[in-house]
Amino acid sequence: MDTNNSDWQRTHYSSEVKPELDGQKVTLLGWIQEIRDLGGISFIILQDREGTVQITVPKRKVADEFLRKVEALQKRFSIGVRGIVKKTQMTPRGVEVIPEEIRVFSTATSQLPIDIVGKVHANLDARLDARALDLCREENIAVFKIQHTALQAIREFLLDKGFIEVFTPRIIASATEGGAALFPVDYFGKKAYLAQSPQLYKEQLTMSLEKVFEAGKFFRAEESHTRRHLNEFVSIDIEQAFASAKDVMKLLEQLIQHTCKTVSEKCQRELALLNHRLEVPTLPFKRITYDEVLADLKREGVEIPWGEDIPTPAFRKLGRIHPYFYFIVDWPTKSKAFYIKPKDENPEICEGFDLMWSWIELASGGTRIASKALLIKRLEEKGLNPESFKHHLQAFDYGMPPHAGWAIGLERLTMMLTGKKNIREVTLYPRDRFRLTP
RNA sequence: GCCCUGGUAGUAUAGUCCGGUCUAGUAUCGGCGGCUGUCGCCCGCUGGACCCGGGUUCAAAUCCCGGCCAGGGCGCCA
Repeated sequence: MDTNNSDWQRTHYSSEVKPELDGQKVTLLGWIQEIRDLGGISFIILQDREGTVQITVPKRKVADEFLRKVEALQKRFSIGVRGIVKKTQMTPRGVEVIPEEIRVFSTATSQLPIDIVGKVHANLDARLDARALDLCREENIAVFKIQHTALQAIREFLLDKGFIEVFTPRIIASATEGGAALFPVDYFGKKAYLAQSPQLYKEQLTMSLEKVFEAGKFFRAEESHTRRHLNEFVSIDIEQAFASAKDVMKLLEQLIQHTCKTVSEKCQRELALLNHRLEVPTLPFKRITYDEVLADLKREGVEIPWGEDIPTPAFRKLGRIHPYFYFIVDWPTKSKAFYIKPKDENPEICEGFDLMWSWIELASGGTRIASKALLIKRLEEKGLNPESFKHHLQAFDYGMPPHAGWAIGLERLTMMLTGKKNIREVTLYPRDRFRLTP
């Protein structure tokens, strides 16, 4: 065993080994995905982050010592291979590598907990129990490369539009925002909580940095048991000074289009591997009012009293009518958070919106209240105590600009981009009501 | 938290309805052996399982009760 590779630098990733390199010496580092030993000849599939390449060992032509080393190899051994690239008609990729030297960096147990080549597909629960190994499967590497590409595209887009990336606290003092339950933590003997959203902080930042965004983990202590909820998730939040819901909705749909376009261009191999066709949406997205939603649902035989939230089965029906992206606007004020601005001409409805993808809520946002008096009124109407918000309210004494923003769930976006139906599939180490490990 | 369905080798499943040749089948996987062009390699041998606890019965993987766990759905999710 060779426990370090300091004198061996990788010259190529597997995907870079091409027929044009015929005759050239390469150094490859990675893992054994599969071995097919035919007796006189052995085929080793070497996997790295970028794909796989075949290492071909003609056993009768190699030295005994080298042969013994090859015979001892097993699936998932971490190895280095130094050898000569050979152009060939006999592999799907048109190349193979004839090894001259092999180093074993690390071994693996012979009986793996899940099949990594996809012959017998393990259930999600078994896969999550062996997540480190599960993530080695090419399908999972594809999922997380797509997520990475999407996040890069989003950053690029927002930076280009003049947004400044910020970091707000994850540990907060007050649990009085209402709504979602918070996880308590002990903060030097004081009671504190894990943040459920950067909402109040990002609003305050519009009076200094004007246009901000944050991509970060947030926590909700809800006992949800669905395919689209996690207790720890990534939220991409923006907030913009001197802007309204209309402005940030435009920004959001452009960002979605840009992200889909970038992923469909840069991740063709990954999308093909996942057998997923990603459509780049055309703009603008449909804007459907809450009243229109109720009317759509009524035609489907579902009657919802005005002002009520839309239950999940109704959203599913709605998703069948509007199968792709659409906004729902003009929500009843009472169904949205206290900081969403009621319409001036009709305070019963508000300037909040949801971005839907079929039946799933991808993002939500709106124009925020910039008036301290109105915000206090709304807090009271929601049964919240303005005293608990005094630090936030104080910001409104120093020139809070009109502002608007939204938050999009990165995992839900990734589900859309990859075609995965369970949010746990697109989360490296998911945390849900029943899973705290690994 | 509620409802439905399920829990059988490392993994994925058959068997369960209707209890008894089930000594629990198959695939994949692991081990051993053979094989020079595989790419779901092939062939032979071999290893490995009825979630836990209680009950019914001559007899339980199979029926009943409780627990735990999982999948789906609902609720919750400013």
